[in-house]
Amino acid sequence: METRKSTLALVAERAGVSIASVSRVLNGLPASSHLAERVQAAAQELGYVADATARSLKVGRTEQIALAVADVGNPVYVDMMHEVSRVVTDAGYRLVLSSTGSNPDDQITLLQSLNRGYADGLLLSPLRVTPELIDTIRSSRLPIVVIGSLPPDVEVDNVRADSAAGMTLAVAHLAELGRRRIAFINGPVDTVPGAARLAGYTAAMVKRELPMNDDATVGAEDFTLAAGLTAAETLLDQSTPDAIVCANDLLAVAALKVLARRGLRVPEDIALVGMDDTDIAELSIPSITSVDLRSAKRARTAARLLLRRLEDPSASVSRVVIEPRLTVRESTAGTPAPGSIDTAGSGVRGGAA
Amino acid sequence: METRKSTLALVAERAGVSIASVSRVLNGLPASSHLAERVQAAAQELGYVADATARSLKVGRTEQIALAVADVGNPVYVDMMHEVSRVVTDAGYRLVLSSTGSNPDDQITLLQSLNRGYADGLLLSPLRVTPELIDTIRSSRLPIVVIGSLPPDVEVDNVRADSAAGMTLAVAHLAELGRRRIAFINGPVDTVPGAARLAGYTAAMVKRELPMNDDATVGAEDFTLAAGLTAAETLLDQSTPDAIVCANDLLAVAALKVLARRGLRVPEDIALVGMDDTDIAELSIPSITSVDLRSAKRARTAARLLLRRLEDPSASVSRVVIEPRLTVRESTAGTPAPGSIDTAGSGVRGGAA
DNA sequence: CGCCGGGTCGTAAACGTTTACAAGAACGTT
DNA sequence: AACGTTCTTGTAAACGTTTACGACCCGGCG
Repeated sequence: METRKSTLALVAERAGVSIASVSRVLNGLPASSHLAERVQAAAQELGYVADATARSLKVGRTEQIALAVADVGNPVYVDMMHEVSRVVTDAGYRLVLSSTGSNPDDQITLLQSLNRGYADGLLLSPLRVTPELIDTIRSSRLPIVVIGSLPPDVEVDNVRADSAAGMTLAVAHLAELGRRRIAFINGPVDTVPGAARLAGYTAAMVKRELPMNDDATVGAEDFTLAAGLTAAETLLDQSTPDAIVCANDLLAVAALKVLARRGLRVPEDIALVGMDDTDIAELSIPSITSVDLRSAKRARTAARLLLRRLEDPSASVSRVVIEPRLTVRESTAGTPAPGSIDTAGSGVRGGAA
Repeated sequence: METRKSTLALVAERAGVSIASVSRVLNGLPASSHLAERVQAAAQELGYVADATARSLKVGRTEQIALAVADVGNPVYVDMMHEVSRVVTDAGYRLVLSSTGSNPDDQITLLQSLNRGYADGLLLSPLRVTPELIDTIRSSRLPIVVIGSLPPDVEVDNVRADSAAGMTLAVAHLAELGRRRIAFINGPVDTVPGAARLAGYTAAMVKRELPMNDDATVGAEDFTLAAGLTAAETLLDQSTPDAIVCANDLLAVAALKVLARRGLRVPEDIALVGMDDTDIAELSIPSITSVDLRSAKRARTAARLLLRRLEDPSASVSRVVIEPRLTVRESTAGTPAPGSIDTAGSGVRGGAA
C-alpha cells in the first residue's frame, strides 16, 4: 500500500480503464465483475483514498455540520456537543466545533465565513442576540437552527428551553419546603437566558406571594464559577435568604462554596437549587437540586431539525420548546423551614477547613 | 445585497472584467484602482463570498485542523479543546472536533477518513494505542501530533505528560503527611495513562518503602464518575487506607462521594489526591489536592507543534514531555496522620443525608 | 436478418477557484 | 524612433471528483 497521494487518474491508469469507471466502481455503481476486480485491485495497491474536497466541490455538499457555542468550558455545552456529535455522525456528517465568545460580532463573522461553504448547516446557541445577529441569520445562505430563544417574527428553526417554567418549578419546590426568603443569583441580564430566568423568577415569586427584594437578586458577570463566587459573596453580604436559586449549576456550586466558607449549612440553613442539571450538580457534596433544562434533548432535537431541513429545505420552520423538570437532591432534601425548630447548628462540617 | 449563491463568474460578468481579475482584486493582488473599484462594487452588490471548497481544492489546503479525543465529556479534554481552539483559530485554521470512543478501531477509521483531506493536520489523543493504530499513524498522509505517550521508535511528533513523576509527587506528598497506607484508584490498566500511572504508583511506593498490597489498588472500568463510584466501593470494602490517590479528578470526586456516604472524613480519616487538576478539583467540597498534568500547556504545545510542521513538513520530529506539578488543597491540607491523635471523629458532616 | 433494448464503459463537461502565461499598453531609455 | 521594462489584464489550464451523454457490444425478438 503506497502512502503517496493517489488520484482517480492514477488508479485508472494502473487498472487500464477510464477514470469514470473507477469512480463508478468505487461508488458501487453497476459494473462488470471483471472491471470491478481490476479497479479494486489497483485502488488497493495504490492505497487510494478519494479526495473529500474535490468530491464536495462536485456534489455541492461538505458533509460537515457546524456547532457554535459561546463557551466550550460550560458543562451544559459539553453535554450538547456530546449529543449533537452523536446524531450528526450517525447521519454521516462530521462535526465542526466553533467556540465563539459571547460576543455577537464573533458570531456574525463566524456566520459569514460559514456561508463560504465550510459546512452544510449550522447549529447556533447564542448567548446574546442583537438585531445584527438576527439579520445575518436571516440572510444566511445555509440552514441554521438556533438553540435558544428568538423573537417570534424570525423565521428560523429553533428549539428553546422554557426557563421561566423552570424557575417556577424551583421556586414552587422551595416554597413547599417552607422557604420564603428565596434569593436569586442570575447570570448577566443582557443575555437571553439571563433575561428569561429573571422574568421567570419574578413571576414565580409574585404568584406565590413571596416577598421580593432588590437585595435578594444579584447578577453575576458571567455564567462561570469565578463570577459566581463574587456574586454569592455580594448576595450574602446584603441579604439573609433561607434559600437561593441559581441560574446555572456553575453559579450554584460557587454559592455552595461561599456558603461553606461562611459556616452556613446546606440545606439546613439555606436551601440551594441550581439549573441545567449537569454532572456537577450530582457529584457535588451535598448534591444540588437542579432544574433540568434538558440540554441533551434540546441538542438532539436541534440536530435532528437541522438534518431534516438539509434533506428538505422547503419544510416549514418549526419552533420546539422543551419542558423543564426538577431533579431533587440533597441541597433541598426533606428540610423543614429553618427557624421552625432551631437545631442549634454548631456549623460543624467535615473538611472545609 | 443579494443572498443567492454567487460565483466569481457572476461578479466578473457584472463588473465587465475577467474572472482572473476578480480573483486578483479580491485576494489583494496588484490591480489598477479603476478595476479594483468596479470589482469591489460588483462583489458588494452580489454579496459575493468565495467558496471555500473550490479554493481548498485549488490550493491544496483546507485550513482545518482536526482534534480527536476519546471522550468529550472529560473535563481534561475540554481544557485541551479550549486551548487548541485558541491557538489554531489564531493561526487562521478552523477546528474540527472528533469524538472517537476509546475504541482504537474508531480512531483508525477516523484517521483513514482524515486522509481524504478533510483537514490539514491532526491532533490525536488516544487512550489505547494498538500496533494497528501506530501503523495507521505512521502511514498517514498528513501530519499528526499525538498527545500522550508513544513507543520510542515511532517517528511522530508528540507531547506527553510525565504521569509517573506525577504519581511520585502525589505519593511523596502523602508520605510527608505521615500517611502510609496509600491506596490507588486507577483507570483501565490497558490504557496508556492507566498503565503509566500504575507504574508510577508502584515505583513511588517502593521508593518510599511503603507497604504495597493488591487489595489497595483497584482499576475502574473507565475514567468516568460512574466507574469511579463502584471502584471506590470495592476499594473500601477490601482495604482500609489512610490515603487514596486517584488516576483522575473524576475518580477522585467519586471517591469523595463514597467516603462521605461511609462517614469517613476527608482529610482527617482519609486524605485524597486526584489527578489532572481540573476545575472540579477546585470547586469540590472539600477541594481536592490534585496533580496538575498541565493539560492546557500540553494541548497548546501540541497545537503549536502541528502548526510548525504544517509550515515545515521536513522539520525533525520533536518529543516534548511536560513536567507535572502538585496543587495542594483541602483534601490533604495540614493533616497529621490519623491515629496519632484520635480525634474521636463522630462522623458529623453537613448535608450528606 | 434486421432492429431494438439493456448493459458496459469511455469521453468530456462540469463544480468554483487559483495562477502560469501571454498579450497589450504605457512609459522611459538609448 | 525603435526597443526594452514594467504594469495591467485576459486566456486557459489546472485541482480531483461526479455524471450526462453517447458509443459499442451482445442477445432476443419480430
